[in-house]
Amino acid sequence: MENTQSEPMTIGALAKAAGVGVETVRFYQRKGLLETPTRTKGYRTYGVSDVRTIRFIKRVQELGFSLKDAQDLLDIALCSSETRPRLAEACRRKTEEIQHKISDLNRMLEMVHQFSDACGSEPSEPVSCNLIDCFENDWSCCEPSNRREI
Amino acid sequence: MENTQSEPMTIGALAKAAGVGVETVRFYQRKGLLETPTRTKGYRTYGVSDVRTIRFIKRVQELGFSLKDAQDLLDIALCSSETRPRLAEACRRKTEEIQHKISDLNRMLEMVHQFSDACGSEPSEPVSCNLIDCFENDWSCCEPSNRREI
DNA sequence: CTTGACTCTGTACCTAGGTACGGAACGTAT
DNA sequence: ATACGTTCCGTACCTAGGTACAGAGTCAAG
Repeated sequence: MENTQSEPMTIGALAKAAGVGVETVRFYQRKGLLETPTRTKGYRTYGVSDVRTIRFIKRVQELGFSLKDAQDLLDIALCSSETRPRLAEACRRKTEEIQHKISDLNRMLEMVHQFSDACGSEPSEPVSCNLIDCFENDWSCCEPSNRREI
Repeated sequence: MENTQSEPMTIGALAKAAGVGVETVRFYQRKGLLETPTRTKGYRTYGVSDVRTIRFIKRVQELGFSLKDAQDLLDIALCSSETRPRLAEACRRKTEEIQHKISDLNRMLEMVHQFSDACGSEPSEPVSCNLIDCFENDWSCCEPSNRREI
C-alpha cells in the first residue's frame, strides 16, 4: 500500500501487467473507470493501483456484473464519493445482489456435484439432474389461468 | 414434474411466462439452446419445461456465464449427451469455475459489508476499503523487473 | 542518425446477445 | 366477413464491451 505513486509505468506496461490490451485501457479511461492519468511528455503514466483497478474490473465482469456495476463497486472500493449515505445505500443493494448470486451458485454447485456422482456410477443406471430447477423462481405466471389455449 | 407434455403454449405465451421477448425465444432456438419445438398447424408449441429452460439460461447469464456456458450446463441439466465421461469432465470444469466465483463473491460480500459498517460510523472518521484487493491475484507480473522506465 | 518499438488522437470495425421490421398467413371475436 | 392480434420467416438493426487501423510524434539502441 506504501509507494503507490512510485514506479510509474507506460500504458503498454500497465496493459501487460493487467492482462488486457492497450486499447482496453484507453477505453476504460474514456468510460471513466480509470482516473485520468498524469502525463509525462504527453505520455500517460500509471501506477500499481491502476493494475489493481483493471484486474478488479475484469473479475467483477466475470462474476456477472456490467461495467456500470464495476463503476459502482469502484466508487465503494475507492471511496471516490464524498456522500457516505449514498454509498451506504449502494452497499446495501450490492450486498443483496451478491448474496443472491452466491446462493444460486451454491445451489448450482450442489446440483452439478450430485449429477457428477451419478455419472460416475453404474453406466447402466439412468441419471437424472435437477440442475435446471436450482434457482429460486416464481412460477405463478405459469398457472393454467395465465395460459392461452392454442 | 408430471404433466410435462400437456398444456402446450404458443411462442408468445412462452415468452411472457419466461419474461423474455418472442424474438429471444426464436433466437435461442436458432442457437440450439431450446430444442426444436413440435408444430401444430405451423405454429411452434411449447411446454412448461421450455419456460424452465429459458429462466435457467437467463439466470446463468446473470451469474457471469455466456450462452455457450449455458449450453454446456443445459447438456448437463438435460442429460442430452449420451457420452457420460465427457459430461463428467464438463462437470468437473464447471465445478471449479463455480467454486471460484463463489469464493470471490464471498470475499466481495465481506469487503462491502465491512465498508458498509464503516460508512455508518462516525461521519468524521475516515473510512477505508479493501474491496479492490478482494480477489485472488498473481502479482508477479508487477515485479520491478517486469516494468519499463519511462 | 536511422530503425524499430512505443505512444498519441480519432474513427472505424468487430462479437455476443439480442431486438425490430416487413410482408404474408392464420384465428378468433364482433 | 372484416378487423385485430399472433404467428411465420428472413433480414436488418441495436447496445455493450471492446479491438483495430491510420497517420503522426517520440525515444532508445545500434
